[in-house]
Amino acid sequence: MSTFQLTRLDEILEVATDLFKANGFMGTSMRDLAEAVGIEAASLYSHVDSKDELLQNICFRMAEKFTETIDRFTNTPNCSQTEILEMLIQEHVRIITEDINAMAVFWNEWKYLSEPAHSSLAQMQIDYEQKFKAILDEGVESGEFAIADTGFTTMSILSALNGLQKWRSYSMPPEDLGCAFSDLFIKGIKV
Amino acid sequence: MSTFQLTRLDEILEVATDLFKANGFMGTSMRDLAEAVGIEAASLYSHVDSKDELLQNICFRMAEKFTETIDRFTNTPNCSQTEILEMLIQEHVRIITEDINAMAVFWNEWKYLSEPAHSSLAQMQIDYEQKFKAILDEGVESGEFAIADTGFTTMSILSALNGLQKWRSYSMPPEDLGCAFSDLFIKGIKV
DNA sequence: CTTGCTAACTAACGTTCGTTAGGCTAATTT
DNA sequence: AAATTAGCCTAACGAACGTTAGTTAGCAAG
Repeated sequence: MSTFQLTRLDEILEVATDLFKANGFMGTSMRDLAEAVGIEAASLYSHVDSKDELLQNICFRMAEKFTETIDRFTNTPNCSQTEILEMLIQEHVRIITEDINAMAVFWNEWKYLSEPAHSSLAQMQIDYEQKFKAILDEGVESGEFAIADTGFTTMSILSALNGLQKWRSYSMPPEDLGCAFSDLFIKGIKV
Repeated sequence: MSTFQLTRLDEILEVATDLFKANGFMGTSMRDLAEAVGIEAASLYSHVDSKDELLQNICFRMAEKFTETIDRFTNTPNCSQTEILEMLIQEHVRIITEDINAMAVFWNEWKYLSEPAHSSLAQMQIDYEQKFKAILDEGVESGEFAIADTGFTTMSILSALNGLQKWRSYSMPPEDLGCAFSDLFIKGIKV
């Protein structure tokens, strides 16, 4: 049975994620990674074809989570756009907080990917933003939202959420962050 | 007269900023930089002591702008906290959009600074966030703001603003972005 | 008992890295 | 006219880089 013996590769990926977050992809050498895993640098190539492949693995895993989620919330019946936006924000935050290190690597290091991975991720990001904006647009059309510029609001919300990966600490349990974000954006600050 | 002859160093700093943004600090070699400037790598050391010094210059210039601004808005008399927050957000955005490349380098690459520059910048960032939060706290005390968690709201607003450096395009003139941000956060989305 | 596989090793490859040393040239200063 | 300086050059240093080649030890299956 080989149902469980991916352990070493998984360990390498996990350690790589930590190092890439702490020191950056370019600032982490295969020798750094090998030492952290406890083997020699050359031995890494028994499990991975290249350094780039490690980054691809980390980034695509994250990107696919976001893609799956936005597709799940696009064209959801029997829900107000307010409810959809609330749920989407909370899911987005959940994905981030569930694996904050992988998110940090994905968000800050994906630009170092080689082609065609780089272009592929760029397109996934554009698609995500476009579908997010479409939800806001529908909310404006249905009269639920008062948004002058849905493109700007989309980018503002996503910037705030994705910025989570740089926060040094949270003032609340991670599972409450999504709700706090949706409250902030939907209600605003004013009393 | 030597009032104007910093030209070459300024050019190097400008080109370095562009390259560091595009390829990252670790992804940019002194040879890359030299080629972009049009000289040999070794010639850079007639103008700069080290690669690290270039990054320090870029990062501290930005950080000091933020520090000066937040200090200017702390303890401002004859203003409501709403007005102060509006002005602060707009100034913060102005600093970013005024030199978007330097902001991107500052925000994404400062972690590669050596000590003591790295610790110094870390402290400046903590101070900025703390003073920003104090403004929200005063707004809550004065009854202007309805904020359950000012720490969370501080980080959310700053994440959204600082995320600007990753936007691929703006749907409005850069000078209008500050106003759009303060409107969004103060009024919220809801109709 | 042998065969074959897995995961590790040592050694080394060619390249690139940040940086230094030392020299040349043209402009500026004395 | 002589001396100094600024700004660039070529050449090279030692270190680190990603990666490859070839080998070995341990273990499971035939």
